[in-house]
Parts: sequence; C-alpha cells; structure tokens
Amino acid sequence: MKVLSEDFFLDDTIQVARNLLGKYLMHRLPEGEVMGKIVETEAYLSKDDPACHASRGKTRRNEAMFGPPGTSYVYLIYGMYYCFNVVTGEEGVGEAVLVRALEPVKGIDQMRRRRGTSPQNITNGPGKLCRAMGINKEHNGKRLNQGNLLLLDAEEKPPVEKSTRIGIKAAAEKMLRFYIPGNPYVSDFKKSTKKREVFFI
DNA sequence: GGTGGGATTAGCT
DNA sequence: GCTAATCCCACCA
Repeated sequence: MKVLSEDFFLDDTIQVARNLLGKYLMHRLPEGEVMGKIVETEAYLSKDDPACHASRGKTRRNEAMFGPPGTSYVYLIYGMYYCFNVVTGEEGVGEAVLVRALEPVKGIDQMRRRRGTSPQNITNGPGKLCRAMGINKEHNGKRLNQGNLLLLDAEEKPPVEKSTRIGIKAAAEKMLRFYIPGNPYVSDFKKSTKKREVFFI
C-alpha cells in the first residue's frame, strides 16, 4: 500500500475529510503493526469556525495545526484522552481533519489488549482509537507520510453521509462531520444524529 | 432502553 | 477557577 502524499492533504479541508473515508491509518509498534480503516471524520476550518483550535491564533498547543499539509496534530482532551488530526490546506492556514472512528483491520488482538473492552468498542471514537492505536503526544507535529505512523491510500470510494459535529458547543450547527453510513464502527452508530443528509462521492 | 456524574490535565481568563 | 473536538460505569425504567 502507498502512503498518501502531501498533495492529498493540500486540497480543500472538507474534500480531504470526505476523501479520507475508506483510507487506512497504520502504526508500526514494537509489538507489531496495527491498522484501521477510517470510517468517520470531522473538518475544522480557519474561517467562521470558533470550534477550531486554530481560530484564536497560534499557541504552543495548536502550533502543529499551522504546519505543512499531512502533519499530525495530537492533543489531550478532558485530561485523559488524545485526539488525532491531520493538517490540511496551505501551510500556516490552520485547518485540520479530526479522525473520529476506525474499523479495525490489523493487530486487532493488540488493540483489544490496550483497550480492554469488546471488539465493537475498541476504535469507535476519537479517544478510543488513539488508545487502541498507541497514538499519543509524541506523534504531535510529525509527518504522516514517513515514520511509524502513516496514512495509506486505498481504491475504495465509499458512500458518505454528513451531519453536525459531535461534542462541541461552538458552531454546533455546521455540517462538517462525515462518515460511512451503516458502518458499525461509526461513533454514534447506535444513536440518532440530527440533520443528516446523504450524498455520494 | 436512557441519563447523570466522575475521571484527570493543560490552557485560557 | 473553569472548561474541553471524551469515555465509562452506576443507576433507573
């Protein structure tokens, strides 16, 4: 499998959020490779998006968001979970895509050991997938086309639905969440989400 | 089936 | 001091 190039991430952030669905995230660990298919993402934009961490300028925490496209942005949330993002668009603009859910593909036993829960619940949320994949603050600011943590291309062009983003108060009405409909690893698969609209890539 | 609270840390006001 | 792009468990129906 081929790694996704910088050009893939240089595109419009909403397009990248859609295009990442069906692609693969892989981590090479001493215990072996872990890999998952991306089934849910959210876009965070530089304009009119107060929910975006970059919206109030560059700080030590968010400076990775202002790096070149294809850089990872990993941060700690609620004091105990990490969230994994990919920087998108032109360097210095401060946009990114949050990866919210994966379908486990490889190293499932290892992921289950790290999460200690049922197979269905090991990677179906942004904090969960970081725990399962062994992603932490050491990965913040690293390029995702080289090193141990990689984003890999895939032929698949899955159907896509969009909805409002999850867990935010600011700009809560924006339709910037994208997911593969019917995939059981989507984070709110069992719940209902308002304002759904179906479209296909 | 659904809801409410606690865990735990860094960054902001 | 308060809040956050979260998760899990206890409890109720």
